[in-house]
Amino acid sequence: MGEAGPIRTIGQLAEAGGVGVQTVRYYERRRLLLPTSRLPSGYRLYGAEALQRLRFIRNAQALGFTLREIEGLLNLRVSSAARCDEVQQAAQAKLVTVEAKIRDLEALARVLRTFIRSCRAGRPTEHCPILASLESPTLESNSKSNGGKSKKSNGGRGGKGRAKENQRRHKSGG
Amino acid sequence: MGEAGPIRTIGQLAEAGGVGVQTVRYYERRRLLLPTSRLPSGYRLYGAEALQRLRFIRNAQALGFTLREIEGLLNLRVSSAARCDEVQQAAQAKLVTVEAKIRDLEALARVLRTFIRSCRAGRPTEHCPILASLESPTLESNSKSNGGKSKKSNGGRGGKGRAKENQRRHKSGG
DNA sequence: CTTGACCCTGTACCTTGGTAGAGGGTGTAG
DNA sequence: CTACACCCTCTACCAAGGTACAGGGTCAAG
Repeated sequence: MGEAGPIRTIGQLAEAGGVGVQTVRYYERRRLLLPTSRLPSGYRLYGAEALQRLRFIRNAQALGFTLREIEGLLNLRVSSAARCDEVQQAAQAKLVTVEAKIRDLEALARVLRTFIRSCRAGRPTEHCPILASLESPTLESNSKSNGGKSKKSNGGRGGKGRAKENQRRHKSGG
Repeated sequence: MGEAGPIRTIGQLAEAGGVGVQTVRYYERRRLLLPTSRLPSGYRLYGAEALQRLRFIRNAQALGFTLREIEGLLNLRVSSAARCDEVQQAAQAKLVTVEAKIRDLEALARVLRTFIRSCRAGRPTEHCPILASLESPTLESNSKSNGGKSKKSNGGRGGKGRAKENQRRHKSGG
């Protein structure tokens, strides 16, 4: 308000927001943070609201939102009033995925602890029980709750949608 | 043993391992899974140990190991005997990073829950408390334990190592 | 020999969130 | 006018773990 004025160049904005200049331009490419105006030379100028927006982006990122999701939140913010419940729902949805990820990781941690104990038990290490376990057809404790996005919306690779090269035809007893 | 024999083409191996053909070739590029032999035509052939190795890779991935780490585990496996403690240490290290990630996510979940409650409290939604919070200079609860790799080993973007374009010089009260 | 499924190599593309550099223009102090 | 920090656009690159496609060769059945 009273120390440098609200109009900043990209370098000043980046500094104030704790990001790099390239990052600000990257956000612009992603249409998350447009410059308030431009000099005739093309220099970007940012007002105080741009810094607010930049902080919004960084904070939301710290909460685990992706830039795509943040774009949605910012659009909600533009259309003001009574949209608060949508924001709340977004936060709720994010919480659900975060909790799912926590559960996955805890299941993972349990398996790892089991493995570690199986070694600590003082067996002769000639046949490492961990390495042996890793060769089993499928690992026990597959309690993946899929708390995120799957890689390809394909969902399980046994489908018929294989494009050109993937599966064999019939030769099961050749 | 009695149904198809241990020698397989890449398609059969991929099928048995639950991955795509391209993925097997990708593992080969990464030197994780070499074909047992080749036909004169260049066709890859895989023995039973290749399937074991493929399962090893997939299981270790499911435990959160990266392909790079798996490469290390596989090399340990080659040099047998008395290396079990190295495997155990790898598992232990992985457990530490998994636990750190869990802590981060739990901190995140707490913030999200706080936000969600701040809305549920029945305030007039005209000024959404979540969106307002997201505009604060820095979010509270920055207890990141950094239990993984940082993006760039840069560690804080206020350093002097900015290559060519990033920071302003002196103009703070211009 | 033809067909069709399968295989080969090589290369490009995908996602996410940026970084890095080339090549050149601008703002301003001295 | 010179210098220099800063800015511009555009393009390429990074990790990680694949996926996809082009263009062509092979295997086995019919």
